[in-house]
Amino acid sequence: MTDPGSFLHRSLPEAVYLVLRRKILNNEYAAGQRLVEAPLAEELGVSRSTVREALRQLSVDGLVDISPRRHSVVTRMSYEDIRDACYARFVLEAGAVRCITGNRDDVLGRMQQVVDRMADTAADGDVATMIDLDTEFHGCIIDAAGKQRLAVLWRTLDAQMGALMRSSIDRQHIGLDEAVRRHQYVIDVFRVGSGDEIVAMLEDHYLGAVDSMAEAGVLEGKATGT
Amino acid sequence: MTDPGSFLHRSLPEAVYLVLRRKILNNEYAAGQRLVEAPLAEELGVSRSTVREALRQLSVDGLVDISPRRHSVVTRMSYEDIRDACYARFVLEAGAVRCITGNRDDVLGRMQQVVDRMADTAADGDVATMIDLDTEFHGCIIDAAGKQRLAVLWRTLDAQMGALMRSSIDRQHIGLDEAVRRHQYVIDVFRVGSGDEIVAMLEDHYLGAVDSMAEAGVLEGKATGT
DNA sequence: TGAAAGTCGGTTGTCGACAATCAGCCGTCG
DNA sequence: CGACGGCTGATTGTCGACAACCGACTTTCA
Repeated sequence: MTDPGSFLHRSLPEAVYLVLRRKILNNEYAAGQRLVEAPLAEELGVSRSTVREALRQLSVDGLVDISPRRHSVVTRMSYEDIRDACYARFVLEAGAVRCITGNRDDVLGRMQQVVDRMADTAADGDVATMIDLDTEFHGCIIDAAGKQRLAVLWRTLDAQMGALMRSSIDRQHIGLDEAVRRHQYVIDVFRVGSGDEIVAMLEDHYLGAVDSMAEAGVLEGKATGT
Repeated sequence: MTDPGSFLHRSLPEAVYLVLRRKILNNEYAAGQRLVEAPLAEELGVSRSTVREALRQLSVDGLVDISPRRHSVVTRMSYEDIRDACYARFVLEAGAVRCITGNRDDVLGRMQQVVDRMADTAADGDVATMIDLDTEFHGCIIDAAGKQRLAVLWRTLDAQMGALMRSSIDRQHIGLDEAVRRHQYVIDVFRVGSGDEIVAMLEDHYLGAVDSMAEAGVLEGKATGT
């Protein structure tokens, strides 16, 4: 049962939003799946208006596509979309790095802690948690910059990327140990590199990720041989 | 009269959104002004639900603050907010510049056309149009990068900055001729500069603008002597 | 006189009903 | 046999009503 009331929330639409969001991010609702207001409302025990508002919010997050006068669907991202979002995320993060001028020890410590947890998670093969840790890892950098607006934009993009990664893991396992190594490398460069070196490294980190997904045949429109 | 039907639109909420947006951007609704659903609905001849949805959209754009169980208000931005938004806009634009690898003549030509129009507009003292042209000018750069996602994020921020600038012009005239010169300078650097030089110039261009606004006493919380 | 409790107006939250519209199907016609 | 046009079921669009809630004002009591 997915009772919205079981979620801590400030409003009913937000509770519904959280329920639906979780289902999309966990790939219970696959990309392209129809989301019809009335059935969802009945299932969740709320009115259509409430579901409607939740869907609008999901649309803002880019998780749902709403076509006027047509049912909504879980967003299906093309290879171009993914690459664009990935690049935008990189740009924002690079902008954050430029702002971190003072002592980096604090943020480096937090990042190292996350990577340590990543190592444990990789051993368990827990891909979903791994994705959460990736968000947390990069969130350290974003937050250290102290730019609120930058952070909001970044998190929006991150949620969308997370949705994609989650939908990909059902089809193809990504090497978790390799992911841990890549993040450790980020820390290493972050510790000793210049600003430009860090930015270049981040670009590799981001675009390398999306390219490896593309090679694995995860992304539509760029799968090998299509 | 502000009849939503007089706007080209796909849906009623969008029409209402456009009406309210225009009023906010034109500073007919000042920062901090209450936006109550029922009166707006009656004034526009639509139902509260429709106004409600429009307000939600405006909230996404950052033009309206919605507090649960309280009336909405036109967003009042602090100095920190402005600086953050300005920086985020710069970061996105710098990210776009990095993507413009090929022939720059096309985009430079478009930018020059805009600056020429700016010169005419400055002569007329038409500040509102000037702000639109500023959007168009920088939009040339963003669009030239061909990164859809980047462009969407940038335009959202730009709308908010535009709102601020519009609200500022009532209190303090900014030198329009100076604005024309600054944009011409952008083109000049863009034509001959390296990537890094262009980015550095853009940072000056953006942060210089917000700082001059701050000096003019336009921004709350950083006004001289407040 | 001060604070706490009660009351009231204003505003948003939530809902179900009805209207409008679209896609797909089916029948008809060229 | 293909294309056009109307029909129909499904889905969203729009609306007004009622409920819940918040803040401010008033009243009361120590």
